[in-house]
Amino acid sequence: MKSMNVCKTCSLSSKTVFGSLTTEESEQLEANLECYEYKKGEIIYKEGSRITGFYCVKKGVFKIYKTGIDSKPQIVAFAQKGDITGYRSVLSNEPACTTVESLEDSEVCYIPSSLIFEFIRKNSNFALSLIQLTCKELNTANDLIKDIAQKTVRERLAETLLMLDQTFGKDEEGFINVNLTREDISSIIGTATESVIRILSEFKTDGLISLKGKKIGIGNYSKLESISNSFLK
Amino acid sequence: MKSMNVCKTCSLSSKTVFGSLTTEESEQLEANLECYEYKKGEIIYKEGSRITGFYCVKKGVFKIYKTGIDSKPQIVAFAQKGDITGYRSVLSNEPACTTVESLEDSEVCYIPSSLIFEFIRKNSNFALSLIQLTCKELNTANDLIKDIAQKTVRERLAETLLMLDQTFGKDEEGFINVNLTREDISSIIGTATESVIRILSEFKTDGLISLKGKKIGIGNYSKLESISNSFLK
DNA sequence: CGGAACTTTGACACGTCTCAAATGCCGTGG
DNA sequence: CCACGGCATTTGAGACGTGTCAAAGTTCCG
Repeated sequence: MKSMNVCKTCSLSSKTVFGSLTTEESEQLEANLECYEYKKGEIIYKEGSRITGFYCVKKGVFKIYKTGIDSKPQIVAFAQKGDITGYRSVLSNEPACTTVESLEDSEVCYIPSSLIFEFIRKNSNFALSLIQLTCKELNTANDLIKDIAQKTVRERLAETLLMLDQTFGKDEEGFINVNLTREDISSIIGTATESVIRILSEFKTDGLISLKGKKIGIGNYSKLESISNSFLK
Repeated sequence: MKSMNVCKTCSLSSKTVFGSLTTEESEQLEANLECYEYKKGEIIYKEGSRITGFYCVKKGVFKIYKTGIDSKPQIVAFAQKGDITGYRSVLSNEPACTTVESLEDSEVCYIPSSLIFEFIRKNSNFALSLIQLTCKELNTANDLIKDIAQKTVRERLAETLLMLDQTFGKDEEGFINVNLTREDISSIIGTATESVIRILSEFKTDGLISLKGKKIGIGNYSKLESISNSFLK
């Protein structure tokens, strides 16, 4: 599944921290990239394994999760085009604390850690970008803690639907453009799969969303927002 | 409450990121520090406010929380001697995402952000230390997400007691050395105060802990660990 | 010593989980 | 291209954990 095509996505994307690199550094990055393809359901790396570089998503979507009680996964984030994963473990030099698995056929670029550390040493803007990236994720994580701890399953589901809609956009038919099972959704929220299904049915009955197979389309944003914020309680 | 005594705690403590500074930089740090005192219950900064520097705890304990539904606080971390708070907002140049409040009479050093950014620019080791600090916290936060989402209140309380014991140690009588109300504990776990009280009573009845006023002492570590990990389920 | 804040206990309602079974969907192989 | 098997989804019933409200008891601090 390895292909040695050079990838310009990473170094050129202003979304990634690599936007802080100088021209020479970008060229150096290009020269040291390795691209890989992953079929749906394949795993880049598992929790506990040693990883030796960053993975920058070129195409597709990945779910990032920790394994909890009874091997039940807890999804803590997603990664799609332009997102980087694996950086936490590389930078803190610890085993991977999450598992990364593709939700569809995907491609990623691998950037060896030696190169990353060289950039950090030489380019303080790059270091600062990395710092800001982790700080942003830290804040997101803290918000999630608050939400999970204080909101009901119903509220969290409403919020999660809005988050998914915003993160992945819509397909031609207006459905959220990501391929998640009901079980995946329950792993985001931290609840039973059946609870997700039941509340989704309610939302549909109330005209808030439309369902077609496993696809979900949001019909009434403001009401979902109200529910997610508990204004209706 | 401001006192201009220079503080050696920050720059000398190997626990903090300031351990990565050179000798000259440490001196520069010392020269620019400002120390403040906070009485029990006082607030360093509130969620949403602009903060202009790091706060390094010299003495005492602070709770760090986000305000959620119905103004209910959600504690996401603590800070005690050698810990730094405020860095996330400073580094990502955003308003504070948490409120920091002292649990006892405390002292902190304030380090202006201009100095921090100068150190980042000049000293890649310092930048790397900061990166690793945020990465570590990010992992902690992700673990917390998994725990809150998947564990019962009972399990989380057991886990929280062990965490508090490890974080704050014991006083002369063997009780956990931190001054938390039952409500504070419920704000860590994300549950009702009454639930905390009820389960604490059970734990006491089962001989796992001892209670004296609001103080809590752990008697049976291994059993609490079992409960927190759901091995007994 | 008094009052406010905190802790404790009880009763009850409700949300959510678990278990079970039926149905629907989809990819694989014949 | 269809049939099959397996996996995902859906629905129902019942049990259990947890939240809410109320009231009494206790501790802490001025």
